[in-house]
Amino acid sequence: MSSASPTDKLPSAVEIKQENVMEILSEAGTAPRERAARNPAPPPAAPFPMEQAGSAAGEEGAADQLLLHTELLARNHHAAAAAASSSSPSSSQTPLAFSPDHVACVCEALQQGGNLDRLARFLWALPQSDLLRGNESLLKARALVAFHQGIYPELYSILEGHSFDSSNHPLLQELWYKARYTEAERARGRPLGAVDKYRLRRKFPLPRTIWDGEETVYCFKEKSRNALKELYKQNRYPSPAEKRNLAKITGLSLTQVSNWFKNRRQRDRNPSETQSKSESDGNPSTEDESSKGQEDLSPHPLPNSSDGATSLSLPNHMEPVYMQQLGNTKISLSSSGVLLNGNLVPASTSSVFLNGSSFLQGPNGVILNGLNMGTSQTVTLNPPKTTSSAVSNGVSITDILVSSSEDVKDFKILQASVSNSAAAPTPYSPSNVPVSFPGLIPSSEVKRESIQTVASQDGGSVVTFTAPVQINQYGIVQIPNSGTNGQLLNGSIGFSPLQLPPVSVPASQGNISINPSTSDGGTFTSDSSTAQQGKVFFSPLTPSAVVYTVPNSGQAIGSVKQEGLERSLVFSQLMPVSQNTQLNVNVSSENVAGGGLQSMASSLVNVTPSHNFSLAPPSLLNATELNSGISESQSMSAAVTNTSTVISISNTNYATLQNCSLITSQDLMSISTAQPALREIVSTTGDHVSHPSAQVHPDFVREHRLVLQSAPDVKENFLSNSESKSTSNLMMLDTKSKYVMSNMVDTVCEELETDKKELAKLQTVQMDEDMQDF
DNA sequence: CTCTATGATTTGGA
DNA sequence: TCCAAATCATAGAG
Repeated sequence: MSSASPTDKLPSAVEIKQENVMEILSEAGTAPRERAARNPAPPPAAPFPMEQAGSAAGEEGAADQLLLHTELLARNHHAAAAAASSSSPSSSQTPLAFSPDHVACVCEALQQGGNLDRLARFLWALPQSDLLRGNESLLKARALVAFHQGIYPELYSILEGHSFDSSNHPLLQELWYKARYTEAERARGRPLGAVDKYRLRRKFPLPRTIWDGEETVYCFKEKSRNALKELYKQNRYPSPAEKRNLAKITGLSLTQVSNWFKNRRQRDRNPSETQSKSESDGNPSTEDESSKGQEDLSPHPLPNSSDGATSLSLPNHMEPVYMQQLGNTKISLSSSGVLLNGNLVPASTSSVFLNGSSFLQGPNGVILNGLNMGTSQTVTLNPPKTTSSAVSNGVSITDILVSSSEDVKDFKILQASVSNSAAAPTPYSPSNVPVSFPGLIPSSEVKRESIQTVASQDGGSVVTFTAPVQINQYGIVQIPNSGTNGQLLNGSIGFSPLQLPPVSVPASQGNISINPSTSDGGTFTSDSSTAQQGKVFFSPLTPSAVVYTVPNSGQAIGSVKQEGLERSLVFSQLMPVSQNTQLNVNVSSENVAGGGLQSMASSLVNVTPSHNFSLAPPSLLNATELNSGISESQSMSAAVTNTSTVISISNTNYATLQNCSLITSQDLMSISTAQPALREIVSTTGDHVSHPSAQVHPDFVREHRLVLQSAPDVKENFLSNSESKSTSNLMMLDTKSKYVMSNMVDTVCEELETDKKELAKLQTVQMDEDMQDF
């Protein structure tokens, strides 16, 4: 944190700003363009728009005039001016009726110039109405003045009461802390030590209005650190281009990136030096990360946790397994198999997978995607105490979808113990279940502080995933779960070591293989291991989202084909994906189909740009059942029995597999959709099925087919099915969409389907686009 | 206060 | 210029 720390950069920026200010204040008559030419590149952090200076020739002059007038008033008629302003909100009567822009301009100029006394006078002279306008420059100026004058309560009030632009955060954060320090020093009568300051920082955390919520450790944000680790795992010696790219991604300087790698390499080479790392294998970084994750993974529902920071803890009796954190994800697992970054931990019963940006959840397993979750989210899972074997596990969390919204601070999911679930499942408590998620599992308890965005379904079938999974670093795999019938996805999911391609190489591929085994009718047991029969591969995608549905009527699924790139999705039963994507899924639906799984055994697979999934259910459908429709490299065929499979792929999307449809390994789905694919899909189907909406269609809810829902305040696009005609569920999101839920109508699917097989249920969720950044 | 983790710096070599 | 190694400085935790 030293030379490269942002704070160190401030002085220079201030100096530059000062130049502007001085010019502004002294050159009222100078042509703006001339000034602009002399200061071609004002610091971005300085909200002193060039347009303001250059748009109107007289603007600066007017602003300056305003300043002079107000100061004059402040000096000579301060009392009168103040009285007039406060008493008469309409300052229009005065000759100082300038626009808020003018006022903001002056504020910026003065505060950038460091002339706080003058700024204070200026503010003092402003009419009350102007002060109440909420202009950020004005607010910042008021905060500065309040700090300068030692009126800390007002400072805190300002900082807490308004959401400031991130560009102002460093300054305001400094004000916040300094004010706290100063207050404490005054109260104590002696200077504060480092520890005292540290305690104050802990005691008075930054308000979210001036903090993006992302926690930093040793100056680097966790997100940045994760990105560095990711690349480091791939390449200990990144090229300059990679470093630059990483610097851009992380927001760090090139030097910082280089230093980080340098230190990392050094410390990996000398484990004994400073590290207690137990690097036994050749990849110290992995263990290091996991060990580090352990610290962070302890369940701690921090209210203040930040964006994308997900804490997941699964209290259990077994030793917790920690995974590498990616994307600020924190996980504490116990008892179930866990897939660590690069290391596969055999999962016996339940499993949780955290991939930095992935969210994967099975009945007993959960994968959180830390990156796209948006705001901080804490997930706490209390897994069943008993090993989940088939039916007994009836309670499982099918899906947890956390919509990222800025307001979401954390949410916890408590999974009730499953042991007794079969006999007496936990009563469904509406209160815990977001209305928007009809299919929540009764036994699961969801707690959220703000927005509830968790959906879970009661499993209607048991599905076991035992195959190794390789996920792209930012891929998302989600295995929602089973239907509502009491059967559940037993989720033991084993993932092979994750292979995370370098960030810079989006095209890298990962593999995910899931081998569900069947136990007795209609259920998969986690125990049974089966050979992979099918595989699903998702090749890297362009940032387009793809959704395809597989009919779930217990019949073989027809092939899905993508016909046009642009249209991108024309499938018989599915939806497309992006161009380079190949999907090969083999899921035996027999089991699932069996006992009334009709509800929704579902699994979600979320794949980000370069992921390969291989799903191999123990039993496969006959090849005959499989639809042979494989067109060139871009075709997908899947056979599905009575279950449906939904997969959506995009850079930021996840694929959802419901009801474990069967897809043969031969089947290849490759979608060459351009990025607009998702929008295409949405647009094409939107008329029938979905449209942006803040709520799930009632019918949809009624059917309980909805698995996911976006948070109420999702700012971006929200798609939900508007027409509840379809029997299948379809969700589509575009890159901007945070969540999409929709019930796809059969009709819609039919349109898409060439085979006209039965419809499927679709779920798609899209995560934030920030994945794409990585 | 000590200890650890971690970012930055310095020095020397290729 | 980049790297390795040694070292310094500091934050955070106990």
